[in-house]
Amino acid sequence: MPAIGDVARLAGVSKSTASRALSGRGYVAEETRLRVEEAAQRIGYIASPDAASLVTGRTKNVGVVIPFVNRWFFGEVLEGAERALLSAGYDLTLYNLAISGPERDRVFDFFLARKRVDAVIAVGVDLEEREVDTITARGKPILALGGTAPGAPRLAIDDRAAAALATEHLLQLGHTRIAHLAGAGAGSAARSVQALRTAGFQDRMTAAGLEPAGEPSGVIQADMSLPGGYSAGLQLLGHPGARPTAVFTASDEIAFGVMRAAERLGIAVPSALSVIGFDGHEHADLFGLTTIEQYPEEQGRIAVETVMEWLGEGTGEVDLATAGVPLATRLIVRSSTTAAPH
Amino acid sequence: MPAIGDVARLAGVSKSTASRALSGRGYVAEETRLRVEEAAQRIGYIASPDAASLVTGRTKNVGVVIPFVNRWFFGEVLEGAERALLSAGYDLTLYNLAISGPERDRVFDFFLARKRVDAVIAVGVDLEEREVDTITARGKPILALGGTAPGAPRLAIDDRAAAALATEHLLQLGHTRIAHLAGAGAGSAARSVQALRTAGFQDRMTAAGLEPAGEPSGVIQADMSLPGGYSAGLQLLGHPGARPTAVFTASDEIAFGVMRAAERLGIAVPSALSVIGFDGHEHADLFGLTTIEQYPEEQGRIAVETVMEWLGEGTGEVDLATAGVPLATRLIVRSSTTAAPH
DNA sequence: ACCGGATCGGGAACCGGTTCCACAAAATCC
DNA sequence: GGATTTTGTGGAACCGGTTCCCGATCCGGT
Repeated sequence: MPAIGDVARLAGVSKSTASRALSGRGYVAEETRLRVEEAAQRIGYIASPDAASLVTGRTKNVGVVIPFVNRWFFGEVLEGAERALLSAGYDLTLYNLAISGPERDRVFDFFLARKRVDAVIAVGVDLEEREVDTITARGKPILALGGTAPGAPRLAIDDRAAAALATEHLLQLGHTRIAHLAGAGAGSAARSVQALRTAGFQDRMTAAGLEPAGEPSGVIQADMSLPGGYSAGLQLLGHPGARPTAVFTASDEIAFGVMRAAERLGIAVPSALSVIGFDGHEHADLFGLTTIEQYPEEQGRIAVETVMEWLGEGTGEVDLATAGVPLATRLIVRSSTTAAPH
Repeated sequence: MPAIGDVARLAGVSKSTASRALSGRGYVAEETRLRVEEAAQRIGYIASPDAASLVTGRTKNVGVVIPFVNRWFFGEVLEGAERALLSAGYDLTLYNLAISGPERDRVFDFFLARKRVDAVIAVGVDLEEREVDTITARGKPILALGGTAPGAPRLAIDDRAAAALATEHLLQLGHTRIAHLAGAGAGSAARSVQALRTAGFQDRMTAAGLEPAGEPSGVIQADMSLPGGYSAGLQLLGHPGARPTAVFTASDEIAFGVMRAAERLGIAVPSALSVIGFDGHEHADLFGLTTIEQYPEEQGRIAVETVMEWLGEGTGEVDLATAGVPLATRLIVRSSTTAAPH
């Protein structure tokens, strides 16, 4: 493996000049630079990033912490972040984080605390203060995308307002018996995404003087997946009590599950049941699902750009995270919602 | 940031002893080891992996090259690999690789060629010889999981036999008009996964003296996704010509799309159309899809274990990649296939 | 009592870059 | 035309670990 010393020798210059020539920092005569570059090319020299980060303290590597890879939303974020990092010349180190447990501690105390990443992007996780501190104490910035991280900048859609909008859509169609399938899991945290969506739903229901409708309950926790929506949907729609005429689900995947459950129970969508989802899943169009769209791939890209800005690698755009501007969402009306039957 | 020298000073030993004590290599008196460890603990010392890899040449980092994150199969592989690497104390650096183009070259020539990874796992990609060489020339092992990599060890299911088994299942049910929705894309390579599955289908059809059935063609290329299967399904099933009574699809996602297309066209599954998929998608059970199961998460884990073995970190298990044993598959019969109508 | 090997610890070189500093030559200024 | 400033280059220190080599102890065996 050729080292920079070999390049220097071949080009007839010193190590320091070779370093300057290749990194572009400091004064180097154009002619010298070319000679060094040619020498590097000739012997197939590739700089060791380890050696460089050892002295500069920069690794050109960003850690991405994510609870699932195989949920549509998270996969999109990951792809968006990866693309953006790659084009900035950065590596992406993936940490697939369990909700909690010893592996989670290990990620924070061992993996992330080392000097291997310049920054951390935490996607859809609710971090504890201690966890945030572990990172920031080492001088590394951390950005929360979606989830919460006490004391760290956060980039997110306005979940509460978006959920309210979805609910409003159903209300305006004349529905009065409306159920909500909330996302289960870490949703215990009061400021979590799940809790905010449920709160937005409640806001509008209360404002309309309505109670969530459905048996055994008008608000049911469901796993954020298609099977999760299916089984919760069976409970809700299969109950012999008075059925809701509309459902607002915390994710499109849950919505697909509900639609499948409705189909199995012979309940027509939308004539007997309106369904509105949340996310803008790539299959929503195909299944005619009305939904609140968000743009996770773009969110991944924006998160990376924000972090690059912090690291001084930015293009000089606005810092959305500290500006506190919520990310984009849009109500997309399709064929799964219609006026309430009378 | 405390360095190992600080730990050594506090413990009253030399740098070298501190290093030995913390890494566990070489002779260190138990009492000394404890003193050093306690000192490290006290000042919150965390070793710099960069410094260590600089001298040892080991990075404890594996690169995973993957074409999609958001396809079920790949997401599962990624999760499996991540978990396995984490528990081995390794980092996973993700390279989301485009099919081809300048970014792809950049990944190989710049990102992977540097000394940042100890090994590369390429998932579901068909690598060119030049690309494999770039990696191996730097002394780094590369493992192909699924896809092909000329000259590199490969870990894969027997796609051809599995596809033949799926076809055989339909034949045994009495079907004679059978179509195949093949995976499109990189499938041009003769030994690619897509090509092998199609070949397995053809094998059995030929053996049974049958031609692939359907208009405009009995073998149609489809994007490996639900929308891809949907639109290919519409073409195949919507054609006024004689319809096939069974379809074998190259992936479960395509199969879901076909089922959706059949539903839209009023074609009952399985009474008017049997569908068999491929993969063992997590939703297959819910939709009653007969399929050839494979176990991508486990495959990711096995790939990691194989690589660990090569890196001398293994647990001493069998080296499946060089042994050439195909990975596990299983035919799971559900309600989407039934006897041919007569 | 003597010897050989196992055990323990320190000094120093080294991994492969970057950067500070010194110095010289060339360009710019008044 | 001398004083500055800018430009270009080399030497050497340094980042934070690991490891080689060497000397010192300690142990059991004879």
